[in-house]
Parts: sequence; structure tokens; C-alpha cells
Amino acid sequence: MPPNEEAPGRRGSSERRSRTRFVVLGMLTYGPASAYTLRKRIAASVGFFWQESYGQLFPTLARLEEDRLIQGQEVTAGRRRRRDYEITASGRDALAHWLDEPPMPQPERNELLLKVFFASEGGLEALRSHLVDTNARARAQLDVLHSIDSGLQAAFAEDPRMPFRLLTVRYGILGLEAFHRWSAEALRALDDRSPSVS
Amino acid sequence: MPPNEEAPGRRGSSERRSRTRFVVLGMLTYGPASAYTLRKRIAASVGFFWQESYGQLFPTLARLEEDRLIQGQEVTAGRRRRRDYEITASGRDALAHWLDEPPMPQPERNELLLKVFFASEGGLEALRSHLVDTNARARAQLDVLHSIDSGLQAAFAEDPRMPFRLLTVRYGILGLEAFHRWSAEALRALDDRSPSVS
DNA sequence: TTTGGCATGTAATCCGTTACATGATTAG
DNA sequence: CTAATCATGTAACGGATTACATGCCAAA
Repeated sequence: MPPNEEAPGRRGSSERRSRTRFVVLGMLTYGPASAYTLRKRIAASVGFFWQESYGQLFPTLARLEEDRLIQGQEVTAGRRRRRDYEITASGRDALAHWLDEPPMPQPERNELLLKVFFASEGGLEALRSHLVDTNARARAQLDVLHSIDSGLQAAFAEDPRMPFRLLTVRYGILGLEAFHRWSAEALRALDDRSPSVS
Repeated sequence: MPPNEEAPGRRGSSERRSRTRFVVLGMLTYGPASAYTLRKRIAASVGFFWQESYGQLFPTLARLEEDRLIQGQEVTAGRRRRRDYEITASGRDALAHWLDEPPMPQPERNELLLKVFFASEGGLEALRSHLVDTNARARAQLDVLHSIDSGLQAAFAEDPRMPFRLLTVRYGILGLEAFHRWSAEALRALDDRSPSVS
């Protein structure tokens, strides 16, 4: 049998699992945007649980346009040119189809936990400082999310998608609260075993 | 200029950030092991927050041995040959050094939240079923972790690393509890808006 | 003895980040 | 006028998964 008859895995429905395309499609339902605008839009809305880099965004935009899921248009403002994209009807279909599929269980990878797990092979003071940092960062992020939450609550009734957005924020808050509690608890446990230097 | 004059960025201290090497080193502090054994050991201990595949494990083992951080030895049992590795003194040093460095903040990526965020572009029944699945899986994983926790508590006093291990389990439990609560809460919110079909 | 699982590995490929490069505006 | 920042892009690279390949062992 000749290899690659009809090139089975090239790029049809058998994408490995690049969710980047769908973030792009989803963000374009909020209105046309350039790559730069898209990146800012992503960072401002889902940034706390999803990020995209240009190196990913630009190729993805090119391929989405090839597939007619988005439509690009050259725009010249002043002397500056850029390319704005809008989602097409088939783009909306593709998005809706993806939304209906169950999310792939994503493999967790937590470097902090690795360092906790192997902590007895290293210095305990280092572990302690990692935990302190962790705790402070969780606290700070929690404050950010709380203020985002308040801000969104104010604009509630207007947009039918607001409730869903609030749900993602709520997820972040509950998760960070747990994380914050855990790091505090871990610090207490650590100090119980090896009482602080005082 | 000839390429790779002294190979500036080849592989010294400028590793991008492969934590795989350190999981391997850490696991080898529990005793010598082959690639296969290592994989099982990883799955059984840190599996709920860290996994490694063979495609990653084998090259990493080869490179760690090149760097003299581990020492391999051919073993023949029956007619079967395998390669067992043990950690060297410099391997322990490298591990300890890595443990002291603060963990890199890892970019979150949550596909479920993406689907929640864009839910209004898809079917709400699909979203609901994703949430139900999510809730059930969290519940199941929670049960697993609770039983792991009990099992470890029993063997507490023996191993000085047990407390650290318990901390990672505790992290999993707190996180999953939050996740479980969130998905239940989200389901309630969803049913409030679009009362179920009954 | 054939099936399936255990054990060891290799190869291809893709995802995603980082670093680099460049022109256009705006501020000082 | 120069520096900084905005905006748009490209190239290189490494990490990680998936799929493939092979041989030994045990059980039916």
C-alpha cells in the first residue's frame, strides 16, 4: 500500500486540538478586529484563564481565512495599513459545533506542587518563601477578580452573555480562594514542624 | 563563521524549562528505576497533577545520563534486558538547586471556561451537559483523593517526606472541592435562567 | 499457539513561546 | 529630532503528545 494515499491527516477535520482557532472565532463574534486588537480583547476578557501569543495568532488567522471561517480586509488609516477580520457564517457554525463538543480533559501540570512533593531534597526556607510568594500572588489576583466581578455586575442586564462571563469570573474566585487557603494552611504546617528562626 | 562555535545556546544553564528532568531526578531519589518503572512511579504519586509520556521520558533519560546527573546500567532478567537508572551526587545537587528556585508562574489554559464564556453562541443543553459531566468527574476525583489521603495518613510517621506528599493531596482536595461547588452553582444558575424542559 | 498485555523504545508532528525585525505614530 | 511606544508581522526552536514498531512473557 502506498503511503499517504490522499494524505489522510493533512488538515481537514482532523486538527490535533488547537483551541486557538475557536478563541479567535469567539472573540470575533464581539465584532471585527485585527490581530493586535484580538490579542488585547483576549487579554482583557479571558486573560486570567487563557492567553494567546502573536506567534500563534497570526498563523491561525491566516489559516482561518484560508478555510473561509473568517474574512479579512485590508484597512488603511492614515499611512498605516492593517488587516481586520470578521467572522463568516461558516465561522459561526464551526464555533457552535465546537462549543457543543465536550471539553477535552486537560492534563494538569503544577510545578509548585512538584517542588512541594520533593521538598525534603531541598532547603525548607526556599519552600517557605515559595509558599509565601504563592499566597501573596493568590491574594492579589483575588482582589483583581473581585473588582472585575463588581465592574461586570454593574453592567449586568444589558448583554445576554454577561451571565456566562460572570460564571468564569466566579470560577476564578472560588479556585483562588481555595488556593489561597491552601498556601496559608501549608505555611502553618511547615512552621509547626520547623519552628521559625526567631 | 562556522556554525556552533562553542555552541552558545546549546544546552547549559539555558534550558528553556523542561521540568521533566527534575521529575525524573526527584523520582530517582526513591530508588533506581527503569523508564517503565519511572512512568508508573510518577503516575502513582504525582499523577493527579503531573504526567510524563515515554516520548518525553526516554530522550530525557538519555540526556540526563550524558550530563552525568543519572547513571544507567544494563540489567538482564531472564532473556529480557532493560536499563535501570540511579541518581548521582551531581544529580542530587541539580535537583536541590532547582527546588530552591521559585516555580515559574504557569499560564493557565482552561477549555471548559472558554466554552462557558462563549456559551451564548452554542446550544445551552450542550453547556448543561458539559457542566454535569464536569461536576460528576470532580466528585469522582475527590473520592479518589480522599481515599489516597486516608491511605497516606496511615503511614504517616515513617517517612519524613510524607507530610509534603500529603500537602499536595490536600491541594488537590481543596481545589476539587471548589471546582465541584462551582459546577453545581453554575448548573443552578443555568437552570434558573432557562428552566429545565420538564 | 495465539492473544493480549508487559516492557522498551523511535519517529513524526504539532503546539506554542521567544526572539527577532520593521515601520508608524506620538511625546519630549 | 530622537526616543519610546504602538502595531504588525516572521523565524526558530523546543517541548510534548501521538502513533508506530518490536520483542518477551503469561494465560487461554
